[in-house]
Amino acid sequence: MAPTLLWFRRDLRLTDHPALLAARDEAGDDGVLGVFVLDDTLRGPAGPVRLAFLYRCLRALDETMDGKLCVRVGDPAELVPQLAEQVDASSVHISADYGPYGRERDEKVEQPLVAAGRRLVRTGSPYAVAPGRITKDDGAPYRVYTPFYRAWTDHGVRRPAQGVRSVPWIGADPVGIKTDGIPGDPDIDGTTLPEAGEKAGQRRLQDFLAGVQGYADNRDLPGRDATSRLSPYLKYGCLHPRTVLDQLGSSKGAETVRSEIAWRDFYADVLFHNPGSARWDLTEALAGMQYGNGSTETDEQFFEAWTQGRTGYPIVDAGMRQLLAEGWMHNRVRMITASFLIKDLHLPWQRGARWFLQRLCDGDLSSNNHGWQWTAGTGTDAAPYFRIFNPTLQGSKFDPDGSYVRRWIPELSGVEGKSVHEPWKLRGGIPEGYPQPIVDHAAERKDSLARYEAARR
DNA sequence: TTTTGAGTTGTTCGA
DNA sequence: GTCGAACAACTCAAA
Repeated sequence: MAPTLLWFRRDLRLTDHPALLAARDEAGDDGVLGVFVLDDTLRGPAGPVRLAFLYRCLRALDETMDGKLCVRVGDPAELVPQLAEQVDASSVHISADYGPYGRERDEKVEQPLVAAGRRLVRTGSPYAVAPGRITKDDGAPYRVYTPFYRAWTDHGVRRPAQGVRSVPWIGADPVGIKTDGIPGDPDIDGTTLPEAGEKAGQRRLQDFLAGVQGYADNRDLPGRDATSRLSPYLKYGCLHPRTVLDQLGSSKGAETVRSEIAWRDFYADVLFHNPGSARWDLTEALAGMQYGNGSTETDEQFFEAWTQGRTGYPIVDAGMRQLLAEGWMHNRVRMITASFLIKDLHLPWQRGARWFLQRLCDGDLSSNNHGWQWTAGTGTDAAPYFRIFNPTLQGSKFDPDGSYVRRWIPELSGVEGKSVHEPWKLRGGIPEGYPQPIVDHAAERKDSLARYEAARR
C-alpha cells in the first residue's frame, strides 16, 4: 500500500463520499492527504458572499478532519502533482467534474501525474446520475426535460456510499508540506449566510424532511419559505443529492423534490454536451434579438435599479433585496426578477446570470445559466416567447398576503394586504422612500413581443 | 420512415 | 369574478 491524495472540490463532506472510500481503500494505513486548491479561475465569478460561504464550508470540513485539511492557493495543474510527489502518493482521487473548465483542468492535472507514474482516479460526481449517462436509444442526449426525467427515473440512482469509520489523514505540517490555510472571510457587508458545512447541511435536510409533504403545495409561496434551502449544500457537496433522494420517502412533496434534483442533473447534462451554453444562446432562433434601451446610460440605470431592488415593482425589489441580504433568493422570485430584467428592462440574460452567480451562495453555472436561458426563451426546452411574467399578478398570486414583500421592503411595511403589490395605486400615494415604477410593464411587454417578432423573421 | 402527441413554472381578452 | 381561447411554431421523443 501507499499514501494517496484526496483532492476536494465540490465534495466538502466525509459521508456518502465514494472518492474518499476509494482513497482510503487504496491507502490502507499509509495515510490520505486531503487537499483543497483555491483556484483564481473559480474564485473570479464568485463574489465575496459566495467565497465567504465556501471558506466557511472549508473550515467546517477541516474541523471534521481534525485540522488536517491542506489548503493551497494557486494553479491546480502545478500544485496537485507537486503535492502528490511530496507524499509519494500512488494516486490522486477525485469526484469527477463535468463542467467545461473543470474537465480541462483535470486533464491538465492528469498529464504530469501520469508522466510521473501516478494515477488520477475519478470516482463519483456531484450528481445523482453523472452527466452523459442518460441518453436516448440512439445515444443522443435529451434536449427536453420530461423525457429526460422519465429516462432518469428508469435509470435509477445508486444508494449512498457506505460510511468510512476512520481516515488516516496525513497532516500537512508534520510531513513538511506547506499549507496556505483557509483565508479569512471577505467583507460581506452584513449579509446573513446559512450555516456552512456538512453537519449544517445534514441538519437542514432533517428539518426539511420533517415537513416535506407540504413541499409541492407551498414551495411556490415565497412568504412561506417552504423551499428546501438545500441548494448551497448541494453546490459545494456538503450534501450529496443521493443522500437526499435516499431519505425522501414517497409523499407528493417527495416526488416534487425528486424532480427538482432531476432538473439539476438535466442542466448539468445539457452543459456537458454543450460546453458553450453557459455563455451563449443555446438555440439560434432568437440569435438576432435586440437588447438595450437606446442609450448606455439608460441601460446602466436600469441595471443598477434592478440589482439594488429599486425598480418600483415590489415583488421584484423584494427578491433582489433578499439576494443582497441573504446571498440567496426564493426560486419563484428568481423567475420573476429574471423575467423583469430580460422582458421589462430589455437587458441580456448574461448580465443577470453573472450578477446571480456573484451573489448567490448556491451559484451554480449550469443550473443558474440554463435557468436564465429558460426565461430568455433561448434555452433547451425553453419557455415560449410570449410567456412574460406580470410582476403585479405574480405578486398577488404567489404572495397573496404580501408578507414576503413587506419582509424585504421596509418602506412598504405599513401597507396592508394585496395592495402592497401596487403601491402606485395607493390613495395616499407611494410611501416615502419607495420609488415610482421605472418602466410601465404593459408597454414593455408589448415592446418585448415586438422584439421577439422581429428576431424570428 | 412517418406520424403523432406533447412540451416546468403565463397573460390577456372577451364573453 | 370566472372561464376558455388565443397567443406560434417548432422540436423532440416515441410509437
